[in-house]
Amino acid sequence: MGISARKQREKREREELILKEARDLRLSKGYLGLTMDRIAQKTEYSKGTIYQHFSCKEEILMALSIQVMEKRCELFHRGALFKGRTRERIMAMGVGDELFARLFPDDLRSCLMMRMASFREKTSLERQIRLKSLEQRCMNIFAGIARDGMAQGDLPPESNPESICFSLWSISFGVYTLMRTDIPLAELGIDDPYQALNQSCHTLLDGYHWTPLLSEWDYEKSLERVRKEIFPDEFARLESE
Amino acid sequence: MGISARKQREKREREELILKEARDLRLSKGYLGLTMDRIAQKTEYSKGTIYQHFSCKEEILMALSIQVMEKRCELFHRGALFKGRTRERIMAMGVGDELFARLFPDDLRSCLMMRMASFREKTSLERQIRLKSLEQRCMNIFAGIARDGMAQGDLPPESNPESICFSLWSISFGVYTLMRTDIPLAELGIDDPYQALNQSCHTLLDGYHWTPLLSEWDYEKSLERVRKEIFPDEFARLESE
DNA sequence: TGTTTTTCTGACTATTCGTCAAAAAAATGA
DNA sequence: TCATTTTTTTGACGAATAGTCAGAAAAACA
Repeated sequence: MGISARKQREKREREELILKEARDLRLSKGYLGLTMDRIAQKTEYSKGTIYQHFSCKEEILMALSIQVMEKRCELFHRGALFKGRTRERIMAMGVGDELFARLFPDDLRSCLMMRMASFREKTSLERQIRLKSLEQRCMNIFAGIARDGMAQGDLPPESNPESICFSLWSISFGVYTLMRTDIPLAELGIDDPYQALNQSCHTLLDGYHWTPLLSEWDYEKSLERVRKEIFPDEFARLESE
Repeated sequence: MGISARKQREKREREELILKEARDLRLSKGYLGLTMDRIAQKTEYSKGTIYQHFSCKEEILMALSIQVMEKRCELFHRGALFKGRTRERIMAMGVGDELFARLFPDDLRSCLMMRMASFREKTSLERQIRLKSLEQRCMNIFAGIARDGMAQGDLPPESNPESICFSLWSISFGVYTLMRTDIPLAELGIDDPYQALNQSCHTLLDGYHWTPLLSEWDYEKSLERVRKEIFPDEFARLESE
């Protein structure tokens, strides 16, 4: 018993080492510089051993995407736990997402690849399902708050929680992706894309009549509370950089 | 003279043939199935000849992205020419973009790759600049209408044209990209992402106080006019599919 | 300590990118 | 027309990388 437990643990640890080195390599050499030989060299295992864990390069990238989504999901989840009005909780989730985007910009970038069918198709069904369910989970946290909002009268009864989620999700995804492209946003007159995103989200929420409206509430104060109560460590880390 | 003119024409034609076959291959076999040998075979030229036109695979994909952006830009441009209120003109541009997304879904998908630094970096500076300037042109058409809007009093004088553009651009980009992923939007409660996008854009525009507001104008009627006056062929084509 | 089972290895094959010397074709000119 | 020069095309080749697998090494077992 003890032996197989140890072996399982060792396997898990090795898997994590592989992912860690792969992540570093992707960071320093980019996707095209990430090769199986290099991963083998860095982990000090042979290529065969790497292939026992991951059937192809795409599988490794998929595993990295899953790690990213897990971390993101966790920040979302913590944001959703904020004690306050439903719209404040949505904002807290947004803050979590922004923190993630600021702290791990390159990880978000690497996920983009898995949006392309050609790459995703090479990965195991198991991981595909895992990633999809994580995305679904994020959406559900969101939609849950929207439903709370309707129950508490913060949202009109005829609202459609899913389409509210979808628009916020789309605009965040769009902003974070465009930001990472080398289009010079500053030259186009966008000095602070995070600020622009934040404002757009408030505009959308006002448009959906999610109360209290921006004009009726001090969301700066809410932001302060979110920082202190929910993400103290992340904010500290961000500021120390 | 005649000879070198003919040769130049032949070169251009060959280049177009290569791009056409590359596009077909990408469509049928995906990015990973698009190889230089296959392109050579399909075009009935040798690999060396292909390499005289394009220094690498990424260069071909970049050239395809540029073609896509040119086509998109043209639809934008036509939309902007709509005779009407400034907000109607913005809507007409949105209609153009939706038409493009519906008519050429796979081309939009292929552009995603060029968002990734790792790929873009392998392409010639010349094409990089060309693509960037096309994106810039799209933004300028947009921002120009926003400035018209301010001049005509349709937008408050303190508006920021660039941030309005950026939010619309981000949400469109986000929706079109997420749509092409195999996340089952229908299961998440999004039956019609185009409709959702359209509504979100109106919400944003209302939020920016771009008059006439959605409630003050019959935009359905405007849409009808845009169809008839600006994009008759594209709509016919869409309906015949 | 010998046997069995599991794990690991890196040489090997296959694929694809990108190059380039030589062949073919086209242009030139007497 | 045909020999010479210039341009274009070709596909065999070298290099890099993905992915495999028979045998070596290590671990577990008895």
